[in-house]
Amino acid sequence: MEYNFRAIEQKWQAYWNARKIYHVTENPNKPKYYVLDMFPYPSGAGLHVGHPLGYIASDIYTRYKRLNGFNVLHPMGYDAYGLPAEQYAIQTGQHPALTTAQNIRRYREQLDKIGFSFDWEREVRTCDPNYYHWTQWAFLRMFNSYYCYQAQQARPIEELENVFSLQGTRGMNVACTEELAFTAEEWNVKTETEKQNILMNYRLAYLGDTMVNWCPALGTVLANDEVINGLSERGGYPVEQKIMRQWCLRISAYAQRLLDGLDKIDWTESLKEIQRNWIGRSEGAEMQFPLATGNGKLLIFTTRPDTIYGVTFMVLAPESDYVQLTVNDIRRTEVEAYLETVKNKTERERMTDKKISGVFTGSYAVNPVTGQEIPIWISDYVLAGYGTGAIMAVPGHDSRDYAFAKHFNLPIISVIEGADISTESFDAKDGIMANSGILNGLTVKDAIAKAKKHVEDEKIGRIKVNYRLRDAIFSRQRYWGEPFPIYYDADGLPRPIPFDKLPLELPDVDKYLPTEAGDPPLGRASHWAWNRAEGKVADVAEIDNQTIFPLELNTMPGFAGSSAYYLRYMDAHNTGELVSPKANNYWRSVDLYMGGKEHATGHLIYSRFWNKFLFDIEAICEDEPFKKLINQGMIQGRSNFVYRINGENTFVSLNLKDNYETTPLNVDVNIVSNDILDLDAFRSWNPEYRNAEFILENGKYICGYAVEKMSKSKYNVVNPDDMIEKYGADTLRLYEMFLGPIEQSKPWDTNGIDGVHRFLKKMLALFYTGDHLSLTTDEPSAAELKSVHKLIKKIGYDIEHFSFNTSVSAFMICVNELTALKSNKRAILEPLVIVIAPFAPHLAEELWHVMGNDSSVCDAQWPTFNEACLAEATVTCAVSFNGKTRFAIEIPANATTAETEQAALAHEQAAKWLDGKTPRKIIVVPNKIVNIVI
RNA sequence: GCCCAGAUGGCGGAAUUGGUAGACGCGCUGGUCUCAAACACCAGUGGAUUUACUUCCAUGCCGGUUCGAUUCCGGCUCUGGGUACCA
Repeated sequence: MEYNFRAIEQKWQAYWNARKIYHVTENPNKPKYYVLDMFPYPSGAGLHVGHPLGYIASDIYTRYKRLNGFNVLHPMGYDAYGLPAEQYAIQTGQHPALTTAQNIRRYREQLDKIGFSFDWEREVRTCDPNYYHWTQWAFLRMFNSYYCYQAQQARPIEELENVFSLQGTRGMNVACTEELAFTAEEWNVKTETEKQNILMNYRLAYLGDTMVNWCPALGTVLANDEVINGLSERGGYPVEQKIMRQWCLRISAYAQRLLDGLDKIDWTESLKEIQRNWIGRSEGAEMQFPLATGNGKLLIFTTRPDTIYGVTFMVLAPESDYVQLTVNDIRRTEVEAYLETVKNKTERERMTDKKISGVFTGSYAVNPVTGQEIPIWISDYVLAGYGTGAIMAVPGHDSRDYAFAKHFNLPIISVIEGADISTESFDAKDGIMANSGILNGLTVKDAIAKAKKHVEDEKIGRIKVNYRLRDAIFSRQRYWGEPFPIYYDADGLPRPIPFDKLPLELPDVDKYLPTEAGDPPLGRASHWAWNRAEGKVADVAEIDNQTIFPLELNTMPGFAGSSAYYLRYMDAHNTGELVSPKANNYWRSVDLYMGGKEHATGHLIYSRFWNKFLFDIEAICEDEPFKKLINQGMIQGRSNFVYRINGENTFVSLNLKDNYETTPLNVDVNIVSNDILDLDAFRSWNPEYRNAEFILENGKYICGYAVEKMSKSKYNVVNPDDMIEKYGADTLRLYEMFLGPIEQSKPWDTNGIDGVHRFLKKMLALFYTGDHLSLTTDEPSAAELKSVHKLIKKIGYDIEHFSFNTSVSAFMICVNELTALKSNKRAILEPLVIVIAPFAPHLAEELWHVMGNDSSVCDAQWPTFNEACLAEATVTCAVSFNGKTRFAIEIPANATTAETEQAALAHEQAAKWLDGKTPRKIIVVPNKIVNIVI
């Protein structure tokens, strides 16, 4: 029987579609399970063979869970807003919506061919107004909220206004940009504008002047996770630091909860570690250093209050507000010159340039513990954005301070006994304190505790926890994103669009570039003002400061739309709310999330934050969005090279290339098989090589190879469509899983795919003799039962443990055994079909129907295995004890003669070696005793 | 620099967590089929040693615990990832 995978796959895909077999609804009688993939950004290049890896794994898990009686939600959609479509629009003038729709169509075609069990009726697209309605809604809810540290949750902003009018800021413990202090009386006499500006200091979505990553080439600001080594993640353009007025999300308010939540979720340790580091909790003390002259004081943060006696100077960040407070008139020229040079450095220059620089302010501060006067310096090694933007420098025990002190000849003293600081600082947190007044004789650990207490007792500061996590910058000066539902009133104050007027739809523009005035592209939209009286979008030309007001021109960043999409799938068509309580209470949260590790500090943090906020406002019922998370590894490309002799059109085979002066050239991997080049295909691949000559080894041209990123320019892209055309989707699915552990990154190598393809053919062959169905209802033999029960147990165990590669191996072994046994019994083949259905659903469905079933194999019942069938026929050789009998070796009834002899041998040996001792275990291997455990 | 993960044949990788190391697949070698090739099927395939039975050596390196270590502990060396003047 021929394996006609094309016909089989088309037939059953049509069957599944027609019957909507993958559509799910809430069913209280069945346990739910939610399996989610990270939805793709539909790029113009389409899918390559690496993209579906995670989707295949999650699809297998989905199908497995379904066969085990779960009601599984397994949706898919598109992260449709993004820079590439907009960059393309700038070049071609084509509307990004059009490009995006085209790309989505292509993605869908490719995905459909692989045979996924997605419920497409729940599809979402982030650029769809019915979808971003809820992105805008969530933003407004954040705008209307502040964060209360006391209650550990977000609360309505009206509550805060209320408190201000009754008691001012007294006793407040809330998240804010800047600590403010005022009384109720002071608040009550403030103007509306003043009040609004103060409230902005507390809103969870706020407009603030912050240091941003500005990328001139992209014409937009970027979030911290979108900047890698001082270059933009997209395109690799330089990024500068500058202060801009931007929308921000007060994610820092959730730092502690984001950290604590990690202990409650089942993610890999390495991923949790990345998030922990990104959040960057550090415990320490905030201390006040009064200025030697005047009544000013500097606030600093330190994790080493124990080294207070070793402080010999202070350093301010160049951008710090303290600079103006401390700079001395005599030093002003030098200081300003220094600030200017720092300002002109890009982020990247500041990072790569490790040269020590700084300037003395001319002022002194007083050490609050020793009373000593110490100089105040400015240097760019201190960051404005962390702590208070100022530090106490302890050169003896901090390597950065040490380098600075050496460079500027500042005193360095040791406060830890026996620490050698002649050539470098002693940074370690161990040793006994010395030269440290009240701390002398204590260990560093005890000294930290005592110093903290002293700081609190003497009221020179307070114990403080600092986080590295910064608020997320939420504005982008771009077109292709969600518009902010915000307009600016006559006083220039940002005001929310009423909830019932959402969604605020993205307008068309004539060009996707900033305006002449430097406004973002939305500045070009003629209908982009707000008619407050009528509650709708109006024409910019009509703005009269009475009823028609300008709308916000920025758009939201990529992570806005991806932060809550998993909730929308639960109730994708609801026009009245993000998700109904009914749907949310049933599906709750994602049980298994499959996706790339590269989102660890971006999407996966934002989503958790967004989810916790929605939880706080009681829009949803779970505090964490993703219970379990698996990171599939990346599939890299495996490039092939040919070696061209310099200046000639002659190519040398790999192992002979060292005899010549050659240049390696990437060659299309699709014309190379097992590293052997197809010479004719090579000649016709590129006209330049039409007359190419070759120097062969053993009559073959062997190519070199390297593992690189899969990309067009390296000619190493393998398209899933081509694989499906040649081998079928089931083979592709099986092979992608067989490649290696799901979490590991590995290169794609098409060699080897025949290996798994063969086993699908072999499986099909079990059902037929020639072209005739040969299925029988005979009683299976013990060997057959053992083979198939072993498989049921193994595949079940492996899927639960996400070990898909070993599942495939187990399947192959079983098929081989059954082939050898010429097994054609229904009782054997039926469970085989069911357990392979998650991996190769098309062939399984075909065989399921061949066996005479009317229903879909997707609705089958996962078979149970029988331990009795798995009993080993070899010597199990248990040793038992009961007082007098020192040991006995038990042999199963069905042991062969050889095995019996072997057991006797073991018995004899054991008797000799034991000599009265009690053995714990005897390990017997064929023909010899390996070990006796005493 | 700091944090995390990993290192097993020619290659991808197994080893149900302390008990026959190298499952399964690729590749390679030999054979069957074929005029021939491809496909398919059968056999072999870590290294050394031996005619053979056998024996010895092998899980990055050095040491330790154990009757027994790829697995546990200590110290190195590489490789990959995260982060980076975070005070």
